Amino acid sequence: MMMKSNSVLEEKLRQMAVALELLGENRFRINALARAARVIDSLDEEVEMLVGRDPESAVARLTAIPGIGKGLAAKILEFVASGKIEEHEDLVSRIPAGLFDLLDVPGLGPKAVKMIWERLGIETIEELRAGLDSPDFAALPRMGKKSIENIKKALDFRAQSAGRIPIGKALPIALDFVDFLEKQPGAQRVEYAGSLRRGRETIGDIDLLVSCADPLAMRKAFVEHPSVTQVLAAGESKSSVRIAAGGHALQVDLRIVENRQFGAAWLYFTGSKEHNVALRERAGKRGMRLNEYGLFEDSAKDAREDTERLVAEAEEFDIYRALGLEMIPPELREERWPLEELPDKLVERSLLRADLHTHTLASDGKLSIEAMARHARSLGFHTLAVTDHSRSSVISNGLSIDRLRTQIEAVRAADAEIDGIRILAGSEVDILPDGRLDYPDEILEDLDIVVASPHVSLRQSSEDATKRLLAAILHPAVKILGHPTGRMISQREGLSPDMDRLFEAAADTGTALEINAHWMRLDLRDRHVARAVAKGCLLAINSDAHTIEHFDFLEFGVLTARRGGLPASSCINTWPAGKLYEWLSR
DNA sequence: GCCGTTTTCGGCCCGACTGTTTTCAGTCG
Repeated sequence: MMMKSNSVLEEKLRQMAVALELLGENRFRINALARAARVIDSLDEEVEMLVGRDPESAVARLTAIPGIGKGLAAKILEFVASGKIEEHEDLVSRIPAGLFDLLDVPGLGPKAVKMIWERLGIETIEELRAGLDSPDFAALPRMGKKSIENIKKALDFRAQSAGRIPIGKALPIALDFVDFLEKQPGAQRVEYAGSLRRGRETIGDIDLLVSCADPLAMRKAFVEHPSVTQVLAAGESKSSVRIAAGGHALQVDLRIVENRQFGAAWLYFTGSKEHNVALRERAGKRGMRLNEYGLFEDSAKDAREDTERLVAEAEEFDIYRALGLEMIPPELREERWPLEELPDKLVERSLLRADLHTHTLASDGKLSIEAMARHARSLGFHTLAVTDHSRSSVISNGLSIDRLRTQIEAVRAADAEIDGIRILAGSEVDILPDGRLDYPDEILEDLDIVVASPHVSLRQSSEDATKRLLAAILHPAVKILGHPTGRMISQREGLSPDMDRLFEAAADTGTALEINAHWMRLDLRDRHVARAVAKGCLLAINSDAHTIEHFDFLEFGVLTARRGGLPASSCINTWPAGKLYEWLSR
């Protein structure tokens, strides 16, 4: 069975939307297709499973998904049955493949791409670069010197930029900017927004929001920041720049607003786009209008100035309340979560009391058991599990059976020596490609905790991966399935097992599934978390720390967990010590 | 193509900025 059908389907729908855009088709049909693509992408169940479960009622289940109607349900069924969508094949055959790349160039939209394609026959990035200086190009309507210059710069930016960057790299850059802006004279409130605030695993650009006494000076300071390589826009309330930082080229947007409008602006600037649309539609139905300046009575003419008709603006909370909603955390402001029926009592970073997957000098960690434990204690944790690598992980200096026995003794000694935190003797045991574990059962029984993780053979088939991981979940010694798919963000896909079968088995055995908090992993990912929670699984949020700074990564794991709607009660790291030990010894 | 406490037809979120224009189209978020 093909387990990545959603991403394939999403791509096809997206291509259809783009193709129709280039062909100048109906705007709203294009939007509907683009929305459907996003909906499919954020679905937590593969469409094949969704359809296959009960083909009789498949259409009803598909049309129950917001944004999917009869027409798209039929296309999805066609896709599941044949792997293809006829209209997609037809559209793609009419559009040169390179045009999709051209549309990716910042500043080039469908109108411009269509024009240079039809008038000059330009179909690829290379042809665009070569054609930019020709007189024909400058003769196109609305194509002056400045526009051509901007396209050139956009092409250069595209060459340097790696696209979306991992959240772990974006956050420090954003925090540097926040710090910089806070230090400007007259600065009042500075926050980051966008997908960074929503905790997505990768970030396309950094969105910043400022209120201040002197907007002009603030804008000037921003566009003259040392890391800025190009100023894209510098208006009264909105500026955009490109920067080079930490080896990355990326875009940073700054919005300057009145302090009293901060909540409305932060809400708008945090998104997601789909969430904004949903809120604005809701406002409309209730006779109100929502924009980045506030929530207004619909009769307001100029929303920005019409303070008399203002309903709410100051804080996000006020706007949600005025719309008849609870405050929605940024992590849940995504298409996958409807405005009502949101999960409650989400896990929070401050509720974590234990880290159950860490490394020390014994394998590839940088610090001693004692140093790691003292730091964990300073974070308020009652428990730290030391889980160095097993013998097969040669590159990571995995422990032989003898070395593991020595390590267990060392953990016992450290635990006796250090008060205020319990140190568990554990191991991150490799799950071998055939599903066996990397140590014999006898020694596993001597450990307080076993985290079983896949590290090699990450390209095996879905069937083999499913068997492999199921075997680990069903093994009585295994308490946690570590980074279940082994994916590395934008580097390798990792395993693609039948997640539903894993979740059902894990719910049965009470084995916890890990959200590995390292920002290169975040595995399980958000949509898997939602599915696992729905199936009744326990989850763990672990740092996989190799040194004390890595405990900071727990925040990324928490963001991912919250995006998946994980309640604190299902996260074993929040449990009191007694409950956790009882679970470990069951 | 989707959708429905004004609905099964006629709408579809809202605003900022730029560049090339003489009043606005295109792009972006």
